[in-house]
Amino acid sequence: MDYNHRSIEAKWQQYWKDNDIYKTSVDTSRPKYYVLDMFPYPSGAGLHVGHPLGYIASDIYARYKRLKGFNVLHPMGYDAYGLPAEQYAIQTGQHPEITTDTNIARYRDQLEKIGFCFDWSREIRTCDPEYYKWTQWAFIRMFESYYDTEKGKAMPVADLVSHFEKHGSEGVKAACTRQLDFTADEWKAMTPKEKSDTLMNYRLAYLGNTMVNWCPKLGTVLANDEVSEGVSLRGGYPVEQKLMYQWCLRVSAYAQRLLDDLETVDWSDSIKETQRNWIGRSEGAEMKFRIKDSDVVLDIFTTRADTIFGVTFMVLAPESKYVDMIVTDDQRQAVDEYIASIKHKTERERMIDKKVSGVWTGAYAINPLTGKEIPVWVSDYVLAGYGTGAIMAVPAHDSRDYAFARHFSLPVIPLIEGADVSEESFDAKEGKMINSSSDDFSLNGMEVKDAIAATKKYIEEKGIGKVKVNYRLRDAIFSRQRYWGEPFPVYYKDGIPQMLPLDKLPLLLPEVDKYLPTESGEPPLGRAQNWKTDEGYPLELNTMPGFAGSSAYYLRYMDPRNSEALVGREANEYWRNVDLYVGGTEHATGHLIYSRFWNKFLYDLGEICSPEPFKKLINQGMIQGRSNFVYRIKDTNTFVSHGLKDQYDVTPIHVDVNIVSNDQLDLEKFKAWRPEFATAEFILEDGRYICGWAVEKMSKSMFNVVNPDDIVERYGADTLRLYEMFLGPVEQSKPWDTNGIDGVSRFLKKLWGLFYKGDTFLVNDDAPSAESLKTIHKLIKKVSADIESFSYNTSISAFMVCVNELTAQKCHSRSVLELLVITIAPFAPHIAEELWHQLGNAGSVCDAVWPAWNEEYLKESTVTMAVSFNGKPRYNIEVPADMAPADIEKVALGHENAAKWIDGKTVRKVIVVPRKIVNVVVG
RNA sequence: GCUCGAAUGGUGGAAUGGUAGACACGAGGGACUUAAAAUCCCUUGGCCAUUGCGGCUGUGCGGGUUCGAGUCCCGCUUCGAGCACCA
Repeated sequence: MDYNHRSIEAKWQQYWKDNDIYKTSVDTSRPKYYVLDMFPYPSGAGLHVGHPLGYIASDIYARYKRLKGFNVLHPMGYDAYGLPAEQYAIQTGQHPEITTDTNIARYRDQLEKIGFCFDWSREIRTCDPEYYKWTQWAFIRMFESYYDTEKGKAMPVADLVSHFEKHGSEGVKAACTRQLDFTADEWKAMTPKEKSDTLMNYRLAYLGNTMVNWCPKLGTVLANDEVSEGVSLRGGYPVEQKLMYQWCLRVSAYAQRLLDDLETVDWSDSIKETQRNWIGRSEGAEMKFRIKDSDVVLDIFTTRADTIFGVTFMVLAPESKYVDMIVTDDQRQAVDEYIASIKHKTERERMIDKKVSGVWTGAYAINPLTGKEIPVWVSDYVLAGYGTGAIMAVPAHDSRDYAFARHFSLPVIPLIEGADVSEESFDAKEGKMINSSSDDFSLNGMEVKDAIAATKKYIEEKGIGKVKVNYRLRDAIFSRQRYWGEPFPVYYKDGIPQMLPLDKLPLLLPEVDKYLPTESGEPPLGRAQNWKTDEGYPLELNTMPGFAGSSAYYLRYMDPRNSEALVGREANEYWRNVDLYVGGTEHATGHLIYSRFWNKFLYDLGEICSPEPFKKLINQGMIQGRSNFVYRIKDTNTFVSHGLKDQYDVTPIHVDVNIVSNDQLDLEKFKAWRPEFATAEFILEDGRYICGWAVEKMSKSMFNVVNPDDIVERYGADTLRLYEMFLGPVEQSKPWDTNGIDGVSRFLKKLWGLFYKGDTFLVNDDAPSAESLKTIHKLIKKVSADIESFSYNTSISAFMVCVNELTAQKCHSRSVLELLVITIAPFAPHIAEELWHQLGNAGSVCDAVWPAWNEEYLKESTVTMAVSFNGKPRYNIEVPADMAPADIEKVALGHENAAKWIDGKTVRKVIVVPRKIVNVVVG
């Protein structure tokens, strides 16, 4: 009986399905382990060979944990809302749901063929009303909450309202869009609309008039993480800044907790660092600068309070509301013109244009420490969105201020001893302060660090400023002008937004005739008939963004069919959070921030029991494509082999990797590939056409896409799984190269060969030899350690060595082979299941027990040690494994070769590292 | 510019401070075969010697610590990732 992957894999996949082998339920008698993959967006192209990499890695871990006695939760689902299905709908009129369903079916089929141990009974899709009901529910709960900065958690808005009724805004400690100041009486006198607007300032889900990233080409706003360098991440279309009234989530309120709790999770340093950068905490001071002959006071934020004596001018962002308040009549026209010139530039143009520009407002501010008058300018190098949109400029110690000062010939005052500011600013935070004193305050002679602290203390005492922490993290814009997303559970009564009652959820996505905006520019939901409440109030036309559905899906898997709650208490307290999360780094500043925020919010409400969603995170690397090239001689239809191409003037052309084997082109297939190549001629080397190659993104246009279905069909799922892991460390990006796959394919045949030679079943009940026991226990020890550290590639090597050794030892002992089968089961589950049954076992190998290795079998009676002279290994000695160092030294120097290497010199020192090496120092 | 990570044969990659290159691919040679496929055996970092079975050299570059460094420290170079007029 030969190894036939097709029949074996089909047979056991059916068996797993028929017997619900991977179905999981709460079982308090066993410890839990939750292994999760980032769920995919089911695209029309299906899976390519790179997608399953992370799934295979997590599947191995899940299977291993199960063998170790854990109750493992390992679910899968689909992030089903998304732009491609909607864009396809716009073009073809096909409902995105149909596209999505088709794609999901394809994904499911592809995933099942690889033999994952997913509990499919827990499958979820974000576009399923039973699922998005809970997305809408969470939104309502955020709307009804504010962030109490004193308690450090979300609290009901109702509490805030009762505070307003008693005390007005006084004593309110809440995260807000801007500081408001009103009395209880003023609150009571507000109209319902005014009250609503006031509360929006505090709600965690709020309607805000904010600068948004508007992408005209996509016809929607985008979150900050969906934009990079002024263009949309999806499609690469230009993005402009636009003031819009949008739903937002007050993620910024959680900035400090999101930062602090990074310490508690087991994630890679690089991804933690990425999140830290994204949150962008900076500690500094907010200071007040009074405007001369005016009541206006400018608030500025600085991390360099120590440089206050070097402020020679101030700069406002063009969008700053102060500009209009302080500009003098003489300068008004110039300022207006400048602001207009900035406004018509896109964000991208502003970023590319590094030219210094700006205009004086005509106003002067008063330095609160020196009383000196300094001019106030407007320039686009100051951003409205960060800090207060106003800065104090210290040209001597800030390169941007320096460039500005030089351009407009403003004074530069050096503040640090020895700093040469004739050519450039001195930005480093080190050195001794000079030129920094007023009547009652001096920093001269202090180190920068001490000067910062001293200044902060002084300004707080004098009431001219306060210590302040700023975050780069912005609130998340939560509205999308799209069809294919979760509808907001919101309606408008007299223009005031209201939440639907919870018993009306889910609010179903309505049908529309077209998936485009309406003629009047409303989002697609504006086309829906009867898009209003039973009472006739109009419903919100925006839908939620992609990250809404993915922010809490890991909680839903714990209890996916619960109709009373997102997750039931019992299920949540058992499964708690994700022990191992596997996915790509591209979600570092999107999904992984949003779901941490969402999780913390639900934790504050007491709905869930863990403050962090993902305990350990593994970021699998990207599988890149390996493209092949042929070289056409210019203006001919002749192709020259890679090794000879330098002798001609050639154009490299991508060629389908599927008609190339080991970089050798199949000439007949190439001629048949495209009509224009039918008459192609070739210049060969050694009778072959060798293609060039390069590592590129895997994509259709590069003709380097490899489909896992083809690999499974030809080599089998087990081979695919092993090979993907064998390619290299999971966390590392690497190109897919089908060339090497024969190696693991051969390995599985050799493994099979331990059980069958032809039709003869070789397994016997003989006692295993000491040698075989050592081989198998060495393997168990190595693989156990490897799985725990996700070094799967070295495990595969260990299996290869083990099978080779057992074959050489002619070991067919049942007890040894059984251990081997269990050990390999997480990696190659199909063949392991088959062999498990061949060995006469009942039930699934999934329910076997992971073997413990026995050190006794690994002990060696003698060991080989290298003897080095001055660090250079010269000869080996065999010594008993437990020999004392002093005796090893004697053996080493007693060796016949010793004299040759001592060579008349004195032995100065001998270092013996037992079981490893003897180094003799001579000279 | 700041932060983080990486650099090892023709290729993918192994090496708790202890004989660098495990394992696999590819390549070369051989066996079996009418032939091919499959399978098996040998060689395979470089240089020199190969009827002296061995020598030298070698982990991006330059230093250092150490009996001993791919591994640790200092200073570079290159590549990758993240952040970026963030005050």
